Amino acid sequence: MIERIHLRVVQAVEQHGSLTAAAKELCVTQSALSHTMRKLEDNLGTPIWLREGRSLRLTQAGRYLLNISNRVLPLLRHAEDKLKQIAQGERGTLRIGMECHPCYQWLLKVVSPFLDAWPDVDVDVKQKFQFGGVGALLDYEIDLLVTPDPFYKSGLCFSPVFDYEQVLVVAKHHVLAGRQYALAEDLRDQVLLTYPVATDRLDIYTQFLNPAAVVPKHHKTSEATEIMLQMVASDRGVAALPRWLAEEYAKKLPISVVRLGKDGIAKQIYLGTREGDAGIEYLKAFIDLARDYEHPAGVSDSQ
Amino acid sequence: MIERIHLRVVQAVEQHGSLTAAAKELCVTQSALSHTMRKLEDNLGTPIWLREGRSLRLTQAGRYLLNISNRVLPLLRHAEDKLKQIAQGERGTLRIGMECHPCYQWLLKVVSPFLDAWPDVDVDVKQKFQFGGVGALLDYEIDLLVTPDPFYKSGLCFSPVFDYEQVLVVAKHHVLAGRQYALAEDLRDQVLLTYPVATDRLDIYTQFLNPAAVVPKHHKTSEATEIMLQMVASDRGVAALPRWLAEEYAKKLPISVVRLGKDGIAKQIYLGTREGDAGIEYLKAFIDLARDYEHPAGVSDSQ
DNA sequence: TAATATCTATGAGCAAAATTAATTGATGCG
DNA sequence: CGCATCAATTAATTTTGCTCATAGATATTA
Repeated sequence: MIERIHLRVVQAVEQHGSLTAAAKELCVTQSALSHTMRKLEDNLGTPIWLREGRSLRLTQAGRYLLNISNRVLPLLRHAEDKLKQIAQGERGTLRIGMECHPCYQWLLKVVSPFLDAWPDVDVDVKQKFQFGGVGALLDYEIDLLVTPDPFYKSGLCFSPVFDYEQVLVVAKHHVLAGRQYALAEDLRDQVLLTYPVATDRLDIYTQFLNPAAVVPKHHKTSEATEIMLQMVASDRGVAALPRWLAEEYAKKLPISVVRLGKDGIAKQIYLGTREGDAGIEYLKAFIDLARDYEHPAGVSDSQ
Repeated sequence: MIERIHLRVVQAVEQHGSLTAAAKELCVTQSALSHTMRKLEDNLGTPIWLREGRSLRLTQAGRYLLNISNRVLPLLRHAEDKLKQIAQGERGTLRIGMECHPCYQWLLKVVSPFLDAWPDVDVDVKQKFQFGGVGALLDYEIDLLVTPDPFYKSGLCFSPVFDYEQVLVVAKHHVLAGRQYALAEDLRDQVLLTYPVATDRLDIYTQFLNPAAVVPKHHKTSEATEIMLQMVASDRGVAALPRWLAEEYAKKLPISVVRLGKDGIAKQIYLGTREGDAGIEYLKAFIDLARDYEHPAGVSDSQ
């Protein structure tokens, strides 16, 4: 009923003083505007202007409509700009899903240069998914998944960004501290600290404890890496973390790093995307940035 | 370019889950919406939805457009409601102009029941006019003029709302206090207090001092009635005010009232409107309320 | 697995709506 | 008074938007 053209006419008449001038502005004839506005006035049941001689003066209704015009039109114009930017891949929101708790620190270091390079792209990070990270990707909840477990499925595309070794972190003077490597049996009388996720998503279980049918004395969880490592430092438990992360914290806390098993546990971090999004420039750019990123400890290829 | 229909479709599809359902909601065929939205997508250069099988899933652009829809559509719907209320005279803004300083107190007492009776009508009061009250009326700066000086002119319409007597107010023990009436000469050695307006708009000059060619000793001005009367009470000057107003204040301040001249100065207050506004219900209602209002002192017809 | 139902996209034709051109009447202005 | 300019109006024309019919795709059901 009130259409965009009506708002534009009210605004243009106010700006240029007459219907004729407004018509020129809007690239139509004066007649067209006269007809159009007449129809709106009939529809509303009130004139927008008082016709005084050959000039128009806004009525109360007209003044109100002018207010609406001034509020709505900029919104629409701005929306069009933004949508066209989105169309050209210059603007958007990159929604990143994380399935790798300790990677958060790494992510922050990649996001920072990305935001500088793509000022019109926003970044959202989510960590909870009802149907797992892959589900979130397929459901368009997220656009990029950071995960150690690539799940090859048609429509999705995973690419590795860095390798690392998962290691055991213990207190500096812990009995395992000096060892060349730890065995599953060594954890039988230990308290194990992990992030609060299902055990089948924890490598320490799937690749280390379960194969040897070992269960640690206790299993406690912590959301925050910092807290977890302070617990480790005060010898209240041991934790399994990426080597680069553990070594980072080892500078500040009295902790030691021990290989898990004779050969260690090798891991990779992958970035997953939808194949359909292959054309999105800023997504490609993010993956490139992530792949190029050198770890501060230079551990990314050290294992 | 982005038209109202596009916003409505995006919203309806989100609400009802499919184009077909949205089409039913909007009372058109599915085909119409498909065509319409396709055109917008071509225009923007980006799809609004991803077509997955037979269902639609919003793209980033689509989500953005949905946001805009949720912001803009309620604005427009509300505007239509309001405009139709304005059309039916149920809603509006009554802009009142005052050319009679002391009437302000009276006005407040009329406005109060008016606002109760017309909850959807706002009231604005203005006191300064570049081209006088009549000019403001003709220029649509105001819709109603409160004035003691009706200025009959085609297109305008004045109706009296009450009569009153303009009297001299003096301190209780002033030399004129006991007099039956004052003469112009009595003011020759007095300080005269008035509102800060031109002398040709002050009755005390036009109807009293000027005919007798008398000029008071001093002429001081004050915006506020209360202040002016406190000055009078402390015998720093005399003032000319409506009798009803003076008697109101006489209850609280040590002041006396003296007739101006043998026959007194009779005044009326008029309400002026544009003839073209004769159909506005709430305007008529205001004038009726004003005319019916009885002065607290019952002075309106006492002179 | 075949049949059915349901969804979107598409093309052609048509009706309605918007626009224009031309004109009228009114009103400032020199 | 004559000229220029403005909004409204009428009729003609163009454009748009809508519907119908149908195809293609994909879930659902037997």
